Amino acid sequence: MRRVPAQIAARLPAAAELFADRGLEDTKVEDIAAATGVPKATLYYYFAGKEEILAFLFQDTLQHMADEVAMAVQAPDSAATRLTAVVDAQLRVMADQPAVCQALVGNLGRAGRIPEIATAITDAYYTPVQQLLDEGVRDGSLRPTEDPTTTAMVLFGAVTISALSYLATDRPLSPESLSPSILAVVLEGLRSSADQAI
Amino acid sequence: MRRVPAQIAARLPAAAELFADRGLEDTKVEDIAAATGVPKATLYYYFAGKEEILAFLFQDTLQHMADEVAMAVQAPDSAATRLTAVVDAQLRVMADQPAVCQALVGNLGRAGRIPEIATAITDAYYTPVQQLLDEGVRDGSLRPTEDPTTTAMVLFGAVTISALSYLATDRPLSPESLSPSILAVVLEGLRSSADQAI
DNA sequence: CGCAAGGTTAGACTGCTAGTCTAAAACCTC
DNA sequence: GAGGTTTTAGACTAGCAGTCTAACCTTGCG
Repeated sequence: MRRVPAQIAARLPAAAELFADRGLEDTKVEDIAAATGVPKATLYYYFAGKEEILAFLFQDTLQHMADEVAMAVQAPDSAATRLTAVVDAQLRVMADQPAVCQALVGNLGRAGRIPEIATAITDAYYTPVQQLLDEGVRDGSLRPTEDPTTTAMVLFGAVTISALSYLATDRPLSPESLSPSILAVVLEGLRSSADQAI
Repeated sequence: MRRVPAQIAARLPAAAELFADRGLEDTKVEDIAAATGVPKATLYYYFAGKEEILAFLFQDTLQHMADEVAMAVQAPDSAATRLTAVVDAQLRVMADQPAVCQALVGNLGRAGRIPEIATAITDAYYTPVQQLLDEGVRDGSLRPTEDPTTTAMVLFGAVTISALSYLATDRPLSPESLSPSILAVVLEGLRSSADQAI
């Protein structure tokens, strides 16, 4: 994949719309050319095919997510507070780029075969969140977990799937209303304090 | 889609393997014929195309999940205990049918366009879990949540994504070891009791 | 200015595969 | 054994991904 010039990169989000609502399969390369205004020959000059266009869009969105998450993690608050900021950040990025996120999740299979994507998710999310979980144990704001890797995946999955179900059904995704519901579960847990623990 | 005879249905899981490790795209209908031993013409006699074969496999696995979840929900224990059983049930089904689950998640986009799948997930999971959450509030074992719909999605997402990341990386998925880590988060929450709440 | 290097594009072309169709066999069921 | 349905091989079509060519444009440099 050659370095993609900015004027072209700027037009690609139109392709994400197509991927999101018809799927990668039912989107012809000619359709992408028509929707973005970038001619087919030019697309092939820069990308090996549709999935590389998709991968390019993912990288971009994941970079946003990495930035937002990094900013949330570096704030001067308690780890618990920063964790809520991480959840908000993920929701904000998803609300911002609904088409790309839908396309991403709807084509995880394809994306999964592009190893950079897996790495990008790890770098953007898992690594910083695991570090945050550690710090939370140290500053006393978070409970220690036996397996921080799994905990990070649980968080990611909780946010991703709930946000996604809004996107998939074309309901508007409002981070402000969704975030408290998710955080209530992952921070306070579902078990009533009256119930005998573990 | 005609009623699929049992001898044919029994051979289809071989197709799930192909979908899971090459993706739907890179699996030719002839490959499916070769892998399952069901001739191409016969496949087309019963199914409109590959995605219908995928959909058929999903329905089957989701039916298992519905059964297992229903059983977990109907046990005579406290709602909190039954909720752990639901998580276990989902993990067990996923561990049992890794290829179908990988194919399902890797092709959610396609699947999403097949409305029966969305309905099947709702019936198999969301509806019973929401009911369970209600009962938990009544029997005092679970904390009330402001939005049970979101809570159900959080649970589903937490389990699905963590299980999936094992499947995707070809690590064996062992429900016994994963389940406690997930449950620790969703039942007890991440916030330390020392931290001032909400 | 003139020219080289590389970006950009139209359009023709190839190859592959999904999906259709036909028609023949095999299998039922009454 | 007649009349239906299922099963299958194999030929065929249509459409799309991806390649290639050759022209055209831009930019920068001597």
